[in-house]
Amino acid sequence: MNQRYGKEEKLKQKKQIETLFTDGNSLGQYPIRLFYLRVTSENIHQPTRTGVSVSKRNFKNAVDRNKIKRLLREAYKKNKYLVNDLNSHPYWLMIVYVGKEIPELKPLDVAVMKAFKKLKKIKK
RNA sequence: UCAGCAGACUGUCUUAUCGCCCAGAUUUCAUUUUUGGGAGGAAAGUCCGGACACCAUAGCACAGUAUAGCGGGUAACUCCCGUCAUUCGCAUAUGCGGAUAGGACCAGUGCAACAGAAAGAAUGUACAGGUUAUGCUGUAGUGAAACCAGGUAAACUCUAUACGGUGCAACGUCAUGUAAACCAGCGUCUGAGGGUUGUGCGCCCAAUGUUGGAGGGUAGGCGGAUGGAUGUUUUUGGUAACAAAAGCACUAGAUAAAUGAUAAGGAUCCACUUUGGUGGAGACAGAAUCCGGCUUACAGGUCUGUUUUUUUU
Repeated sequence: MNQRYGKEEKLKQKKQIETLFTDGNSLGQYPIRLFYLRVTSENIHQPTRTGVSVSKRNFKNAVDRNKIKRLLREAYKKNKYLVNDLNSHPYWLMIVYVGKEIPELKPLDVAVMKAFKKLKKIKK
């Protein structure tokens, strides 16, 4: 199973992120919230891009935010197979952590999996 | 031997699997394979000082702000070192450790508790001297200080020294589409109005013609950008901070932002214990242009100094 998460699979450009937040939809699966957007035809040859985010309001220290983002990436890596075969159409995704406490990997893993399954159901 | 305080150093290790960022090598149509490197003592707060970059809206004068024993170090500093004075604590013959907004009040202005008649455009009371008498002189009394006297400048002020502003989202450069709104030189006219750091001077902008160049804003790529006031060892100079010379080393460069996750084991500490083990804990905190400081946070461990308690001599 491919569990790589390289540069070309990260959502990086500011413009793309703004578009995702303004035009995209979202679904909640506590303690995360998933923003998603079906990409337009001009970007159809690119892979699915995913970003992670943690609010500065809930976690003041940069160390904690980094920790959570790393855990989110780890959870994404394990569950990415669920979104990669999504009608073979690329998506832009943003996983936002909305919890108030530093999580463990396992519940986060489950949450991401459930969120991706929900997404899959919606698309069908 | 126990505990406290101060300072310095350190601040979990190994293996396996799955991954991330950078650089090199290899190979290919894409790419693959492989080697090496990958957070801190504070990376933090952004409080000082620089390097670097741009801007006459940048200059000059006044104003303003900062610093303040003396000597030295440094690229520079509100930093560091030495030393003097004052002062606090411990000792008390010498000493040890800490603190100090420690220049100037015979340039001027102001302020001053209590006591005292009076702290100054004042001259009381008592006594004595002197005088025709008053003015005058001395003494007493209050107080730190009573006349051509002092104290106070975290009071104005004066003196000396320094200080333009904005910050790498600086700035340079590449290139796609849009559009003629751009920039530079020269000529002509108006010099009204606007801009600037508080004020004045100065400076800049603004109209039009012409010549030349390609330029501007937005998003993106690249440079800036990591080899440097670098680290370390030795020698020399110096009380020291530090400097010089020689040798060796290369030590993160991301950009919605890498340095991680899982499993097993070993040290360390804590609790329980059937002495076999079992369970738990590891602080403060994450580079963002780069350096020198300061300040603040910090579990545990090591070392040094100092004080106290207990035991033995």
